[in-house]
Amino acid sequence: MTETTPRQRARIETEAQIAAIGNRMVDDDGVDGLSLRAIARELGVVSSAVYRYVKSRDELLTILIRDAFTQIADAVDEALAGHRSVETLALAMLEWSRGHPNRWALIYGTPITDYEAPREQTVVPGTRIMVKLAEMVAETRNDAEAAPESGAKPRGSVATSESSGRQRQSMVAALQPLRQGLDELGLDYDDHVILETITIWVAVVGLINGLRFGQFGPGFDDVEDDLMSGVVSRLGE
Amino acid sequence: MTETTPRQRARIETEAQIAAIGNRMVDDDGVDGLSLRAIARELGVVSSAVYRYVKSRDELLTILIRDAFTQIADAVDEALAGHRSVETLALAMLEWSRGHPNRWALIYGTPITDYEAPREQTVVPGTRIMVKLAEMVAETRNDAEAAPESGAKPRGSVATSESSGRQRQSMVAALQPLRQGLDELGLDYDDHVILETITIWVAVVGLINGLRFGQFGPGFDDVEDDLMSGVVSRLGE
DNA sequence: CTCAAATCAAGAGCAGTGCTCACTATTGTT
DNA sequence: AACAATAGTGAGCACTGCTCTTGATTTGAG
Repeated sequence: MTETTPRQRARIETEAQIAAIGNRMVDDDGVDGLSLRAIARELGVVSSAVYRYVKSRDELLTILIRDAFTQIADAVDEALAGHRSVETLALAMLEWSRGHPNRWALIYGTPITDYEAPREQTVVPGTRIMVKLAEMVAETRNDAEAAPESGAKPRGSVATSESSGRQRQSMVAALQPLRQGLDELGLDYDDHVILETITIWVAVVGLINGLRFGQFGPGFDDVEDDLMSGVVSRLGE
Repeated sequence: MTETTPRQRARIETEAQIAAIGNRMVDDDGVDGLSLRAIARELGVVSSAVYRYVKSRDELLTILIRDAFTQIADAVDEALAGHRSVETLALAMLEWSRGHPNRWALIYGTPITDYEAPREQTVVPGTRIMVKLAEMVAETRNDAEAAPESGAKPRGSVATSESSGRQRQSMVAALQPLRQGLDELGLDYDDHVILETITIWVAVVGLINGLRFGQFGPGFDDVEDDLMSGVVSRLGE
């Protein structure tokens, strides 16, 4: 057992405190409100002291971003444990965004200027939900193939309208980067599943962004969930 | 004819210069790079002097936001004049976002902390595209009703799956705020059109955000248009 | 137990930001 | 020519991230 000296304990304690205060500051005032000097003040310490624990503001940002990705993915997982459906996933994301609007913006809004999230630290937690969605979409598709119950199921309708052949061709290339990303996680889906996944994903994230960022104007506070359900069900036809 | 004195001319000239420099700064370094002091420097004037022309940084922001909304809406209109379709609209937005990523973020990304865009100055230019989209969706629907050519057209499929009745009910309430917004612009559409419009809208904006903000990882530079076409066509089934 | 090494905190300082205020130039009007 | 409106100046306040030197404290090895 690697024993921890009191100093080490104090260190990780302080680091945790800094992250906690930082999270609270983002929650309260957005990412612009995140100030190392203010954190120092709150810790009752001079400003330069916090640089002993975080190398820079950007490093703290990375921690907060990783935290946020993990939190929302956990929340979604928990919700899906109750009822596994795309709607549940979407509503769980929406719910989390409502509780932490500024944290939502931190991960799904405009990236911070001159800050590049180190992919090796953020990719895995940042893709958990989308991967889950792809899984579920793939399952649904398998179910449909195994038991095609209604003629209304849009099987061949993918290749409707003109230019279907060319479309199919170029689609493969267009989906290549995403397929590659899934590959690296050991997943392999066909084009239809990937396109379906990305469509649902951008719609869900787009709707939440619109609501959180006030792009649709006011008056949506009481109908957010219904709107999301409406959009998701429209997508599921 | 109200004649303009040289001084007035110089004034609006300087105002235009400030806006132009501001736009360039946002284009180059994002909204965080917008600095009144830097503008003053570029104008060869002391920093406090610019406050003669803009009351505050926020006021300049409002100007830039209004500009951006107008520009992208103009670009979309121009594209639609060539070929009127949802895909054209989506691709035009995507194209504009590619040319002005930071301006895109300014209007469709995370809102600026402690800044509230004065609605009376931004609502009209900010809703032009969405209104156009609603128009087009409504037209398509009318066409489908006037000439129902294929049985594949999803007429009754709106009320599929369980809970259709309740769904329909709550949908009306959920769409109420949007309907109200359209009402104020003298437009009146039924629930189906509104839901369809918002679904397409959030998907298109969501996809562009994902691409611009790098949320899907790298490797999409050459396939953006195809991806958008794929998503839009998937939505149009 | 002592003493050097590692760690931590302090405080001053640099360069940058938005914004205000008192003051001086310049310009336009009567 | 005198007066008022406008334009520009420069100092200053409060804030930010970050660095560097100096001093205090804890740690572990001899």
